[in-house]
Amino acid sequence: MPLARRPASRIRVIAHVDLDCFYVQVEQRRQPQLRGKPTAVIQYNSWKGGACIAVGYEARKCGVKRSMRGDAAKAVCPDLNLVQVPVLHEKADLSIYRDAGSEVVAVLSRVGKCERASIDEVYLDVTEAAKRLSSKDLSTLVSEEASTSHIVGLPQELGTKEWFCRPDASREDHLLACGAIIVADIRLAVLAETEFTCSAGVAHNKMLAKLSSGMHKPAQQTLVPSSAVESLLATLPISKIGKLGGKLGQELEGELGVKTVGDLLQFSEVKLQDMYGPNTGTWLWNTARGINGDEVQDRTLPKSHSSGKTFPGPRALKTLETVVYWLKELAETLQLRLDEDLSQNNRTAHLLTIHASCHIEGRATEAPKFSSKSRPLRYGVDKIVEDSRYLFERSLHEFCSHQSAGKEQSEITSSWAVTGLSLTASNIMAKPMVKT
DNA sequence: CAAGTTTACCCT
DNA sequence: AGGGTAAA
Repeated sequence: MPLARRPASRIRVIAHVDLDCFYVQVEQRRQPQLRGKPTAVIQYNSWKGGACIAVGYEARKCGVKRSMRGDAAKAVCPDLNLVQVPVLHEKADLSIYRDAGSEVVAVLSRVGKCERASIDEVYLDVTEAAKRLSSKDLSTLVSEEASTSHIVGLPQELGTKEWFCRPDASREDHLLACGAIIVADIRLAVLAETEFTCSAGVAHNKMLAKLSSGMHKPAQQTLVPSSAVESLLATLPISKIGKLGGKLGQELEGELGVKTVGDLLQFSEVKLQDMYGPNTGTWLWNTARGINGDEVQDRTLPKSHSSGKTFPGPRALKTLETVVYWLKELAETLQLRLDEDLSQNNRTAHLLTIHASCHIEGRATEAPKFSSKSRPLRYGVDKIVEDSRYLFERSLHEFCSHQSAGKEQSEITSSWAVTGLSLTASNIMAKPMVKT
């Protein structure tokens, strides 16, 4: 839960930019003959034709869904073009999508502070740019793209451009209009310079920006004026709000009967704090009112790199040799990314963490996670393998002896199977200049 | 037997 | 530091 800090009173203009079915767009740029055709991206997996991880809009129209197996997708949409995610070291390699996302961030960052929220989503704070625009005559500045913006709760007799330029607008609405013009223009720049379309939400905070970016897709943008917030939230299912899509949202429904964000309004801040803790309680109380003070963080680079793989069912790893083999594969890909981070951003990671999901004595269980001690990760693949192997053996041994006290050592070591492995490099810091 | 791979962040 | 949740 984000820190439930009191929101700053200062008016902000925040955009949430979401690349439309991003992996598909990346593949369509690489293979232009796929443009306009039903296309989905699948992760390499020979079992039932792989798993769809991104589905283009033409393919969605004929019923293809994310998380379908490739075979099932082909069945509902025989003309479907399936593109495989590249494979490196026997693993899905997402680097082309990551790099494509970086291209987009490079364009967006020209108009404001950027926070990379995921591989295909960016928060953008355009407050300063909007203020600069606000003293000008908007009527000549509303581009074609800006005038196609959707405005939540727009009175029917008013068009978007009229709403933007109306002389009696509040300062809040006027700044939002300025922000929307800026966002529309930068979205066109993204298209011109990267060939990618994106959708955006523009509002006074991150929560509302995120909520609105998905309202009109693809390649469109949506504004949320403050005046529209109350009725927008009144009937909105809580699961649509970030962080309420999971367990917390279920608890809210089960314990308070809350189905919509509006239903939350009846509970006092103290009551919500009482039930869900001071932080979450205040956050919920604010969320019900469309209030959110989270700042857009100035961060375009990731805080960690990880490389992992699952080994479902019969493919579970049963010997130390295979575990070490896969640790090496994971270490290779991790090292490539660490090298790239060093050469491009002058950063080095200082913590290595291994996570193994295991079956022990036939029962599914999570093995404990272990980390190396703040050792700078610049020793190369062999060192990463050596460290992670040591950590794995140590944690497995401790876990087994705890689980099966009294058993013979040989019995213990023959009864585990690894169903998932991942290596994470974190504590990434700028490397001090080397003296020459 | 089987959606997989990443990333971030809260709680204790 | 480690466990857990959530999201795309």
